[in-house]
Amino acid sequence: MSEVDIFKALADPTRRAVFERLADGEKNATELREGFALSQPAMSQHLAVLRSAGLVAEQRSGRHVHYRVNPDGLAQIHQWLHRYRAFWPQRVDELKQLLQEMDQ
Amino acid sequence: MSEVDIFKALADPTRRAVFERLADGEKNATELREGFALSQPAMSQHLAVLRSAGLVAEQRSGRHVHYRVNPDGLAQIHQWLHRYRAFWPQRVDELKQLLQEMDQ
DNA sequence: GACTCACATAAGTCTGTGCTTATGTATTGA
DNA sequence: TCAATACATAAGCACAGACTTATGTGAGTC
Repeated sequence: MSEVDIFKALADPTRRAVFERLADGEKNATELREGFALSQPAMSQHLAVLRSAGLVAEQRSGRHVHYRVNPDGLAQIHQWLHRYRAFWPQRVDELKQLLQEMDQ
Repeated sequence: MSEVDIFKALADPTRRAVFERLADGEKNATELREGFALSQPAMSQHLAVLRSAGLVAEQRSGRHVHYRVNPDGLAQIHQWLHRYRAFWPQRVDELKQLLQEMDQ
């Protein structure tokens, strides 16, 4: 779950799409395949990459494995981005608005 | 300068290191090579990737080309991250502190 | 216990990419 | 104008990674 792994995991468009689908709600590997023209092993491999990058978490339930977004991964990216905060002052207003939304 | 390009550009550790050096201040391609065991063409290719991803900007000055961080790229990542803001409420306090810092 | 289902893992293929050396192209200075 | 400097581009190589089919594994079902 290093910085390397995270950006590499997100570099693949398919994995980003999978992650996006998980953001809509928890799903198992079979449900995730719906809409993707992808073999079962391919999806399994993508999920393994996302998991080892700390972007998704899994939870076994019988013979199903439920996957969900792991906030730790996003926090890692946020932390990386934070190092370069000096370069996006124009985003301050948007952040303020975001925080207001979250307070409500 | 799409989402794809940005994450792919940052997936390479060498390119992230180059970007980090540029965050310290504007540098030309030769200055950037210092400390890297990398050929001149390799650096040139990395810079081309970072540039086409919108992460760095260039400015020709005579026979030198000065590179600097392009905030647009960081803003792209920030925007992507913003889509998943629901998953990192625990970061709110840090953000608030950040904004206070930036106000001063 | 045999079968099916939901996954993971193995092994092989093919494409992408990061590196190299070699060469091209402006720009500067003698 | 000729050489040197600062970089980009070309071409080729080697490895990484995204995919496939085949197989393994563990949990439910009959």
